[in-house]
Amino acid sequence: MAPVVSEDYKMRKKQEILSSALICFAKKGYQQATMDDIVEQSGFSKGAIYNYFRSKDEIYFEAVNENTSSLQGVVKEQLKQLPASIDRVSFLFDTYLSNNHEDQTERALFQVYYEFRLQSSRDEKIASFLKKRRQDLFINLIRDIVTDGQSRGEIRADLDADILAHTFWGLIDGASICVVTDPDYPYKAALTQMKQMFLDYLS
Amino acid sequence: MAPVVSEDYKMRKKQEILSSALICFAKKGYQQATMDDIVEQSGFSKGAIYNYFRSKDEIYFEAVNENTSSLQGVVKEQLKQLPASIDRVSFLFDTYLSNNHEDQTERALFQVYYEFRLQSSRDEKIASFLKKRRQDLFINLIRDIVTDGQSRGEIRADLDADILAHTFWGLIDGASICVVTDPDYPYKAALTQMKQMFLDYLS
Amino acid sequence: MAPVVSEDYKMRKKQEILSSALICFAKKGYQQATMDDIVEQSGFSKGAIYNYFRSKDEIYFEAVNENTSSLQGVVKEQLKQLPASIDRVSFLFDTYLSNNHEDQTERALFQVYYEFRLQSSRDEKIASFLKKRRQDLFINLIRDIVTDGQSRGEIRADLDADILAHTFWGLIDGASICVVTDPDYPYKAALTQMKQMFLDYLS
Amino acid sequence: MAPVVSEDYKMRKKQEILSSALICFAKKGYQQATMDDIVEQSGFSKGAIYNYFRSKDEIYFEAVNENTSSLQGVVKEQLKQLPASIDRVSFLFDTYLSNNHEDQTERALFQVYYEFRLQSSRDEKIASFLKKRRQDLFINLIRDIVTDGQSRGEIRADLDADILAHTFWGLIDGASICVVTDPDYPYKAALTQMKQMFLDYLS
DNA sequence: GATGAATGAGAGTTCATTCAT
DNA sequence: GATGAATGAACTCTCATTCAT
Repeated sequence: MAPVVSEDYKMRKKQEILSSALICFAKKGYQQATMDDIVEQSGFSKGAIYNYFRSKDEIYFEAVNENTSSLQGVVKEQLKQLPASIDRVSFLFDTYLSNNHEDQTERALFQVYYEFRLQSSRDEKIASFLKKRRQDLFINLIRDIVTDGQSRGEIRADLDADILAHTFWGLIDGASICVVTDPDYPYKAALTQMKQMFLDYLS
Repeated sequence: MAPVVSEDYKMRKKQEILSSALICFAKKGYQQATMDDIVEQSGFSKGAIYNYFRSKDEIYFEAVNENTSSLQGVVKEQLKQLPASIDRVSFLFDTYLSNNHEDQTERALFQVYYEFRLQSSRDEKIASFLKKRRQDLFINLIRDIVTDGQSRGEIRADLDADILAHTFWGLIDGASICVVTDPDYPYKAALTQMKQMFLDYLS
Repeated sequence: MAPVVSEDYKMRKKQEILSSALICFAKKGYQQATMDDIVEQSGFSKGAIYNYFRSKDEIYFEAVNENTSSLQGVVKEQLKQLPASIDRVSFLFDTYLSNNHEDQTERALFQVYYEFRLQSSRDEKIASFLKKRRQDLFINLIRDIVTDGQSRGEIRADLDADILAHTFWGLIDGASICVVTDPDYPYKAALTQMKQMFLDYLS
Repeated sequence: MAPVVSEDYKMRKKQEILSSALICFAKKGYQQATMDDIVEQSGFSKGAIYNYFRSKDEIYFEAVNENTSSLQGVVKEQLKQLPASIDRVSFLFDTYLSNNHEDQTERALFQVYYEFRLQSSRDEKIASFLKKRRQDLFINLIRDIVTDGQSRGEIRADLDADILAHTFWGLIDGASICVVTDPDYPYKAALTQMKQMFLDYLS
């Protein structure tokens, strides 16, 4: 029998649940947020939620990771417009500089994301998922830019592109974790200094 | 009448419980680690633990924070030996470079510490405690070194000492959170690059 | 969407739990009766009980007080049939005289009720609840009858209606507490004497 | 070997513990008062207390009942001075009328006593102890006065002395339980009315 | 004798998940 | 498909009692 509701309809419902769940996880943390919280926040019944997801765990996984890939696509598209490697790196810093951590929702997303990452040391599934994604989407992105820049003489040739990529994301993670854990952290000023250091260092 | 057991005895018991608890928190996270886990890990009875601590929460708080102040004392002592500001900053980087994140206990402490910090956005008590401590022990430390270096012409005068301090700890936090969430993170190489960048930037 | 079970269904479930709880409280006292006792007595699961009540305390409160108001309604209805004040007072005595303290359930209710009242000195919530209810339902009832009787010359005018009301309930409480704490107390005989004394005293 | 400390010394220590315990039981109730409370209140160590009493239960039993017998002696002595039965009954009422229920300690003693009595339905040991004591010290006291008064023509001969005794103590218990559970109960006024009724009824 | 640290069974409560309706 | 009442294992914390010192 053909499904009574379209796949698209189901997808939208899932999205609704996921974004409600994300709000709950942000507000209370994964453990403290209850299915009842998600029920209340989403307006769905408990049974309905369990029709879409097998467990709270699965909701967590999907809620935290639903946006990453699509965001990446947008950024990559914009990077293509920039010919110089330095400009590309600069653009990536600017992308993070434009994050508004005074916005509750945005802060919350970051917080949940870092909590999720800290889980990785206890959950092989999370660990391998994050590791693969980090390599594919984040490390390779910078490494390619750097390698490209080195081949064009824009960037010092004596630097290891891979290490530089890890350093770059270390800076981003550093500024992010600080602002998430301290609302008064001078995120923009500090990240701007990091950008300046990093760009100076490249050439 | 004299107490049956000495204060020192009680202190040692507390330490034992705290380090057992830290292992549990590292293994499972604060929420997932149960008092029964701590009972099993420590060899104490449940009641005994509650003789020393009022709640699991209190154990968490103390387990995470027990070493910070004393460690600080040691570091500050060593800093006094170094006259040049640049050398002092360099020394601080080296301190973190010497952390061995392949050691289970050391990784565990970092992991639990970052989880604790992420709690701060939901727990005003943790937030204000961490904020005060970060300012007193960490931010002021760097700011004073920088201000000193600026007055002696070692460090560029156009840099804001406070922002620099926040940037410095952003780098440390960045490298730390990365290595905690990914055992393959090239911690030493990346932090060495950060150190280089930072020192270049200062002068 | 309509609820899966009716409000009436839920009401009946609550009643079932409350009467099971009352049996437990009577058997062991509030503190000694455990939620597991109530689980066993009622046949409900622990979770189910907590779906209907927030705490053991709430169950206690409602179990002790569920019948009072409705009983009062019945009694007041019957009082209206009696024109003479003396007859009304007499009827109230008779109501208590007809209590069968050899019946387990009835004894249990009284016992739990007096324990509850004794809690009031330690629990402001219980105290104010009981005080208000005693005034509204019990004291005023007698005072109005007495005042009425005085205006019609049935009852001595020199007596303070309010004090008389407190005296009346003192007699009832006295006979009740005695029979609850001693199954051999000659409840009917003693209360009959009290009735006689009281009625003699009125006129 | 002769005891190192005198029996009298031990008695005094026991008294100290008992009166501290009574304060605790009054403040929190038997179940809620902990041995640690009694330790704190009495200044004795836990081990010391367990040297004098076998269990918390035993402390409760003795604390509640320690004063009754000696008080009875005093009252009986005074009754001997009064020749008329009516005067004797009147004196007993006056004894209770002179209780100051605004005094915390006195109220507390009554409260603990009534709580203890309510336990009797669950504890055969308490039940039989109270029953015997009530008969020996309280019921017989009144019955003898009444019988005496009847033989001398002071008191109506058609009244059952035993029932009258139970009625008398019902009045006392009624006024007492009311004032214990409601600090605003007009104890003196109500008990005075009860006295009047009772005395009128006797003759 | 005196002490109070240690014990551990047992308390009230929570909550992810299920499944009869 | 949708609902939310029901489940019960698992949680944190308590406290009367013991016993090594």
